[in-house]
Amino acid sequence: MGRQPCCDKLGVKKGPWTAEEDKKLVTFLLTHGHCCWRAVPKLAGLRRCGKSCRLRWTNYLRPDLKRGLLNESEEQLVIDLHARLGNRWSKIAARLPGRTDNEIKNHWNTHIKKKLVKMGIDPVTHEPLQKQVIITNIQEQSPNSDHDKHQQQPQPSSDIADDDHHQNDIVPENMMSGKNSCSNNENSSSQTTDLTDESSRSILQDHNPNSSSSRDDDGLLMSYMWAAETFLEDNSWDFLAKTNREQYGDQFGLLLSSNSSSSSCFSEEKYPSWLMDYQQVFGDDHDHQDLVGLGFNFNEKEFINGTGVDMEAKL
DNA sequence: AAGCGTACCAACCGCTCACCG
DNA sequence: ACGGTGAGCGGTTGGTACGCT
Repeated sequence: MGRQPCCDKLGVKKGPWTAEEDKKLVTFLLTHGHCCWRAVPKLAGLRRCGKSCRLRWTNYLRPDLKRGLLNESEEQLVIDLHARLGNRWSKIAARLPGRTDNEIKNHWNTHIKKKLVKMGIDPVTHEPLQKQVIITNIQEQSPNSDHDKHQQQPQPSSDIADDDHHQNDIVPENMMSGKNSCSNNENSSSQTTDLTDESSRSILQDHNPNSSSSRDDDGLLMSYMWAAETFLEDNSWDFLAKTNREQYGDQFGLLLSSNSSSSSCFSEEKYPSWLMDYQQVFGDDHDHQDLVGLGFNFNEKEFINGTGVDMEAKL
C-alpha cells in the first residue's frame, strides 16, 4: 500500500500565493491558530494543501520574520554554524532570530558559497581549497581510505547535531572565547590570492582572529541569541495557541523590535501594504503585542477590518 | 528594443522523523 | 513492536527581475 498523498491533488492550487490567499491564511491562523495543517486550508477557505500553507506561513507570513538580506554578523554566524552543523538549515535558522531555514539556505547557495570560494575556502568542508587538493592527492594514493566521505560534508559532532539538550556545545569555541571560528580560515587568508571583492575582504577580515571589527557585533548577537534560544527552539511558533504572555510576550517584544528596526528593508512592491501593516502592528504597538502571546487581547475586529477580510462570511 | 544569460528566491517534492493507537 | 499519519527538513525547480550585449 502506497503512501497517501499529503493532500488531494485534484483541485489543489499550486504556484505563487496571491495577496488574497495570504490574507485568508494570516487571518485564519491569527484567529484560530493551527490544530493540524491538513485542516487549515479547508477551514481557511483555501484551495491549497496543508503543507503549502505551513510553508507559506513559516517562510513568509509569520509576524516574527525579519525581512531583507542577512547582515554581516548573521552571515558570519551562518558560516560558523554551517562549519559545525553542515546543511542542517533548520538548526542554523533556529539560532538566527527571525530567519527561516529556507531563507538561510537560499542565501547560502546564492551569496555565501560564492564568497567562500572566492576566499579560497571550500564551502562544503570549510577547508582551504589548496589544502583540499593536497588531501585529494593523498587519498588517491591510498584508495582504501574512507576519509573522502568526511570531506564531502562537515561532520557535525554528534553531541552537537543530535542532542539539542547540549545546545551550548554548539557555540563555536572561538565565539564563546571571543575569537572567530573556522580555524583553518586563518590559513586561508594567506593562501587566498584573489580578493578583489570588497565583501569578501570584509568576511576574510572577520575570520582573522587579529581583526576585532566584527567580534563585538558577534558577541552581542550571540548573547542575544542564547537568551532567546530557549524560546525559539522550544516554542518555535506554537505561540499562536499559547495564552501565557508572561512566558512569551517579552521575548516576542524583543524579536518584534528587531523587526521594526529592519523594516526599512521592506519594499511595498515586494510586500503588500496589508502585510506590512500587519507586521507594523506587531512591531510598534505594545498593546497589540498581546496578539503574539495570543491572549488575543488585540482588537480582532480592527485587524480583520484592516485586512478587508469578512471573517463571518467565511467561518 | 530585443534577446540572452545570470541571480535570486518562493514554492514544490520526496524523504525522514516523531507520535499515536 | 508495528503500522499509519502528520509535520518537518533539505534538495531542487521554476518563475521573475535584472543586467549586459
